[in-house]
Amino acid sequence: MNNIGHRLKEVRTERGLSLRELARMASVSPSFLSQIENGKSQPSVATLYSFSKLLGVQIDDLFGPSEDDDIVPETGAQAHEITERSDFTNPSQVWNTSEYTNRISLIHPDHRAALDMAEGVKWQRLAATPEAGVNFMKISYAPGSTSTASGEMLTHEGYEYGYVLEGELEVTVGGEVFSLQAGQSLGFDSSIPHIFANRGDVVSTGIWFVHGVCSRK
Amino acid sequence: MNNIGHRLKEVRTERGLSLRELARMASVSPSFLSQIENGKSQPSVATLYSFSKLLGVQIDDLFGPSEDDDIVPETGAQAHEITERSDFTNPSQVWNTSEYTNRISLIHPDHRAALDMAEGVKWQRLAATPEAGVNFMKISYAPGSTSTASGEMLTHEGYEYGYVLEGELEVTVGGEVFSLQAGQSLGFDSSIPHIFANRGDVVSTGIWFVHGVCSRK
DNA sequence: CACTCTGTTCGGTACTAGTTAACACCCTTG
DNA sequence: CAAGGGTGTTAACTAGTACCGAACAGAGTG
Repeated sequence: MNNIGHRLKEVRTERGLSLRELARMASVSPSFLSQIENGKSQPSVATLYSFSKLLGVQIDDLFGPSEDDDIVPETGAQAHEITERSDFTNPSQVWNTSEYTNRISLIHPDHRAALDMAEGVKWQRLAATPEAGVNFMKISYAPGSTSTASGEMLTHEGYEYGYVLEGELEVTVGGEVFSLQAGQSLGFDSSIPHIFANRGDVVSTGIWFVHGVCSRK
Repeated sequence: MNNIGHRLKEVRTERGLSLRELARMASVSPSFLSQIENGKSQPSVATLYSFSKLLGVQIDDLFGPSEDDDIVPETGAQAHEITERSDFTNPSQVWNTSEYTNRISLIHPDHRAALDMAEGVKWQRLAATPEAGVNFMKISYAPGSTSTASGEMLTHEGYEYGYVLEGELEVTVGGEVFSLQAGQSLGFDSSIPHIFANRGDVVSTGIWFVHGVCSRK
């Protein structure tokens, strides 16, 4: 956090300015500027702002090199599927009553239970817990596929959360249409009519979480 | 110059965060945040920095009027993080009750609220819904990091579900230790003492879903 | 030598960042 | 209805620090 002083000195010398010069421009005392640069004191936002303007630098640039993490394409994890289709109204009940041996469910990609929900639409269960009305799954939409074959919107109790892994997924919730890219996420009240579609030309996958009425403790 | 408070409020509400929530994340008092937003006080650089990270906004964006629009063509998604740590007992309450403008929350990778939970451990919220005790997030464990600095196991009500995106994550639940690779997933009762650690030498990320006792409706 | 530039350090003070109240308001719940 | 959650706002106070002036050590000049 003191690198702000370090960065400040760096930029100042880059500009060929002396400490006193910059201090005068910013109307602070040279001593104070020195203290700042050496991490012995911290400027107020106002003086920091002055510095950034005087040096022609983004304030954020004074906080040191910004490091960011993120997202690596995910290597495809394939799974075995059970090709089965079911009529359902509430997705949170699809796998519901799972027999669980212990209170921990750990599933390898090769051993996920799977469902074909519609043409090109697959659901793979990611965990089986004793919780009722809760589903944690990986979904996959082939290009051109839609969550309901008929194209009608679905409504059910509970909430739904999603994170797009790859591809693009068009989400229609209520009146609104969003296009989710990899890395984007959403959450919404499932009682709002909704439907998903893959309008792109590559398969779209995501991590989805659906839970219905919360089963009381 | 007080527009910094104005902008702050603007961005905060955009993110669907309540004043108290943001205050808690930045570990300042709600009253102080209110004073800042109303131009009656000014934050220190440190707290300003926290805000910018928590809200996923450039510090400079907090000064001027919001003139910028979507940057983000295709450059891969990066997320902003914070430098903040919070005491918590139940992870499902960290971001809890957010004031939500509509019933749909859609979040871009660049705009995720984030928390540093422990050394090298980051949580990024993936959706803000009115649901209490529900958290949908992306977690990231730096090599060598552990979910609790002290190394003690956590216990809280509710259930927890996870999917590993990249890297390797060692999961200890109850007496058992598992090593999750990319693509593997799990679910378990959070009342079982648990702890996570990244024993590998690359960062480990995953999609996590934690919900406490399901409340209401 | 005196003079001028560089940046640094030591005390001190005036100010303010941040706190803990208590406040008013709106919703739900019982 | 009151009780209890949520929301944001304000007042009074204090501990800390942002910032100053002065006095410092060098390094060039001439």
